[in-house]
Amino acid sequence: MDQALDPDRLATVIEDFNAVFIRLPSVQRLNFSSLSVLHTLSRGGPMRLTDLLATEQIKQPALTSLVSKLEEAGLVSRRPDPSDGRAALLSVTSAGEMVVRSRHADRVVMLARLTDQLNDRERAVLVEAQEVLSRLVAIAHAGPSEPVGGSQVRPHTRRETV
Amino acid sequence: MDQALDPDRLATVIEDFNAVFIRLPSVQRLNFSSLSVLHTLSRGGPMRLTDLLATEQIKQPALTSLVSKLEEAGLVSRRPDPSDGRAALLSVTSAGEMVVRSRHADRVVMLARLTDQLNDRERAVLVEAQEVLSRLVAIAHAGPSEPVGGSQVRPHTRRETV
DNA sequence: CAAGTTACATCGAAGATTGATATAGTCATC
DNA sequence: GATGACTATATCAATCTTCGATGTAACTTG
Repeated sequence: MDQALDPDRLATVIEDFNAVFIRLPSVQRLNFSSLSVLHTLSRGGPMRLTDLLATEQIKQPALTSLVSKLEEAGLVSRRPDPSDGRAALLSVTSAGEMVVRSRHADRVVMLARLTDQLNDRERAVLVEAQEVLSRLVAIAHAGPSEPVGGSQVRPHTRRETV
Repeated sequence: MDQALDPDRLATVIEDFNAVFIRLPSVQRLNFSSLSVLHTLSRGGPMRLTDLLATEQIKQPALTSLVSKLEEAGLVSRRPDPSDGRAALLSVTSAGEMVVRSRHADRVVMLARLTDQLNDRERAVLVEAQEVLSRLVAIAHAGPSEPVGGSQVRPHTRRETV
């Protein structure tokens, strides 16, 4: 008899998995926020500061200065938004892509090492889970609805995580 | 015919999922590092600064001052390590646990909303995937071997993530 | 074209992180 | 049970990040 899905247990497992998956040593003195911005830009393509602001959980002045630094470092480029003189379109440069790919590669190596120690059935489960996870991502992007946040303990928008 | 597991694709999917899963607005002005420390202490039970240092990717002085602040805030407590006069054992207080639980609860709500929109087969896949993920976590803790890090792009230990 | 709004930048203050170094407890060995 | 090497944590000054408040220029709408 199939067990019903328990979101609590699922969340716990993912949290624990992420404690392993996320905590890689960093690269090139880039901090969390910078890596997050590079990731978002790399996935989402050219976008404006304001669009980034929606995903990156820092305030606009911090993002402005972060982007300036990434630009100086040659990891991000700006060009004027043709359709709006106030805005700039940000995108990752190829050097920036390399940073993102490098971190991705580290994770692939780590995952490969781990999944090597699974049996075939377990690996098959992961293959199926991949598809479901990407469905979840699609669903999340489709209807962000109200953001979940700060149950009980007083929320106070700032940074992300763990 | 079953598809073979491709760690590259799996890593990508998890990265994208995490972009949704991780980026919650924060709580009580606690930043990433603080939340990470609370999470680690909550999961791992009482441990010394040095043990924390292994998972939290900040340097020791930063961790010392972070822990002092968490202590002042009543989220973490220190007691002398009976077996080593130099060390202190850190643990989360019940207030600290509440912070961890509160964030967990936010994720549970978010996951429930998302998985509600899956069909039964997809949910069944997640139920199975749970077990496999927790196997992966166990494997990771069993043999950390050499830490994966900084392929190509010059690594430079600091902070974690994305 | 005036008033309101939006996109981003700038500024000073507060916080976080770092490398270097200090302090104090432990361990091994003599 | 003193010596030296090592380990656990703390302190310090410098640097970087983030924030809230506010500015400026460009768009929009009547």
